[in-house]
Amino acid sequence: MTTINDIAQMAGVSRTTVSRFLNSNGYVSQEARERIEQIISETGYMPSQSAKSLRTKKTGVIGIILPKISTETSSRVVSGINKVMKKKGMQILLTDTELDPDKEIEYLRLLKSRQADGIILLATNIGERLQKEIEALPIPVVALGQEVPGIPSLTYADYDASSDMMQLLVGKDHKKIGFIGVSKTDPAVGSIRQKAYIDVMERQGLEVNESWMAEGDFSIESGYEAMKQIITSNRSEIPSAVFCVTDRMATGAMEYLKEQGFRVPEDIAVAGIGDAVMSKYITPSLTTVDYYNEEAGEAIGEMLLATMEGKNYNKKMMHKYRLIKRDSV
Amino acid sequence: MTTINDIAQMAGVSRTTVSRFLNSNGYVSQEARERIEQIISETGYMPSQSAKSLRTKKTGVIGIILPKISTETSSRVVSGINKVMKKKGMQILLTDTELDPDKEIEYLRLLKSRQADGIILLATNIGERLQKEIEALPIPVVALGQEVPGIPSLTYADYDASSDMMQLLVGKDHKKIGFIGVSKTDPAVGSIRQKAYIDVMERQGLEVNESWMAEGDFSIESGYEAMKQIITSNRSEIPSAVFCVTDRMATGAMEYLKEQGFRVPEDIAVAGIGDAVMSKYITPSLTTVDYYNEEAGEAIGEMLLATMEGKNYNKKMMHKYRLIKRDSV
DNA sequence: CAACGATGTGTAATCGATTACACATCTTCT
DNA sequence: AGAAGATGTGTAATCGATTACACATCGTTG
Repeated sequence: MTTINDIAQMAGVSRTTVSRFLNSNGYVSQEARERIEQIISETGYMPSQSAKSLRTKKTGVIGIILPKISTETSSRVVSGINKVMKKKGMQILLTDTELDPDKEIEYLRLLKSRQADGIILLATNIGERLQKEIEALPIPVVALGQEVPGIPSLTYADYDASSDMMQLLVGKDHKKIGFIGVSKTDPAVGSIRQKAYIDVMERQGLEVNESWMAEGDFSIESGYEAMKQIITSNRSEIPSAVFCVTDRMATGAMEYLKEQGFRVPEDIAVAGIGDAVMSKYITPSLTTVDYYNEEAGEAIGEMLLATMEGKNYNKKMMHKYRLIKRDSV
Repeated sequence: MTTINDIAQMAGVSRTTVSRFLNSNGYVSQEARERIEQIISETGYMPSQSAKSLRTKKTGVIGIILPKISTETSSRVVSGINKVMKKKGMQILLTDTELDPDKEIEYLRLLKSRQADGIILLATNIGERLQKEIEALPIPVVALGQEVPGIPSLTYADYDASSDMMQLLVGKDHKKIGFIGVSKTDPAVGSIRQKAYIDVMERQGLEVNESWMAEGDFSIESGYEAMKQIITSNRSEIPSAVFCVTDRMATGAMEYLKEQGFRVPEDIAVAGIGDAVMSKYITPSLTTVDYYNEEAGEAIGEMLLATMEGKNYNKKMMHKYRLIKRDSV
């Protein structure tokens, strides 16, 4: 590999001058400039980032800690983050916790040792250990999707969105509304969305029937199973609508209903959250909430950038959303 | 930031000993070992990767060059790659060319300057400049999805898969088969799949009607428009089946057909390639080809790893696929 | 014309790790 | 007992960049 020393020698200048040329700071004569330029293009020389980072403490890399890589939400968010990082010439280092909370800490450390300039955390479980770890980290960290005490975060309006969706159902005169959620260990998706469901039911004086509530694990299949459980557990009294906390589970739920000969939305209405691409194309098309994930990615990227620059940024923000009314309700 | 020197001092040993402890090579007494361990856990010290890489020329990072980040195929592939890299403690640096061929070269250089230990290229256009660049690169490069001369690559069996699909259509007695493709500048998706279409048509003695062929840009909407063009260009003679080179475009195409009151597959059959998740859940469910993207990601990851270790690896491979027969044909 | 700022360049220290080499001590074997 | 090997540790060079500092030259200004 050619180094800055090689270039300097070939161009007949000192490496200081080459460095100045590369970083366009300090003075470099037209003459030297041309010779260096020439040599560099001939050799295809690229400065070593390791050496540079060692000296400057800047790597030009930010880390993203994802719960799961191959998910529609993740890829939209990453795409948004990438969009703003690209403008700043920053690269993205991806890590994937596979929903294992210990890994979040592990990756936080790893990103520290790699001297990431910043970290974006899409966490699912925020424990005390995690918080301690983040506090001790000499690197700016921001969080998307869940509120993490002490650091800037951008969250989705889970409570409001879920309430709105429930209101929509209630507005269509549904009284018996079922619920398909996920484990409460996930604060945003598992806990808040369920709370909104229960609150709206109670506020409306509607009965929250335990047998109309089921839990899935985000997968389409689990939505199918959850719906099956709801329908079969109490044949005599089934809900007239079911609110699912994700589009994927809603899709599975609808599959089961269609299979069993129920008409959606006439017999049972189904609603989801997340606006997966497929939601528009399944039959009936799914009523859902768009969280603008890509824009949220851009926004959290900007927040990280601002935090890295030491700007006093608005610490806690909530991202916009919109209800998409389609045919399943 | 604490450095190895700080640790050494606090533990009362030389930094050499600390380094030996960290890398578990050379001898370190039980006593020293314990003191060092103690100090490290107290301080939360993590060795600087930049310094380490500068010395060892290994970064533990591989780069992936993607045409587009937020795509189902990409995220599946990345997930597969991640799976094998994780086992080796390797991290992934993501770059996204946004389908711009110049960026492929730019990112190749960038990954070189970041001293990536290896590169996985999911290219779309392989020009001569790109090839030259790769040859000159002192880093192992492998390609997925398109064949790149001179480097190990894993390709999808585009020709065979497309032929099989066409055979399926022909076997169902379709004589007038349309085609929705993409620009031929994309060798695999644009060129090879179309060639398979034309070859099968000709081999079967079927007429290739230009007005039954249209071109999209991978998007669902473009599939819709392409189908519209096919139907409206020649009302008197429309195809009885249409082969689409991607599931997304097939989905758009079906949307148009359903909107216009055509029955799928009775009036017009539709087939796609790629097995998007949604394909199973739209109505009618889409007949398509599964390319096992995640496994392909694992495979290309293994190939890169092997190449990095200098193993004499089987240079050109083709990944398996399977036809999924569903209701749209 | 003396002084000063702008321009252009080089010397050498530094960042935080790894590692070749040297040296000391302790075991073990013949 | 003496040699050979195993064990344990430290010294110092090195990786490839950046940058403070020093110095030289040149044009301009009062």
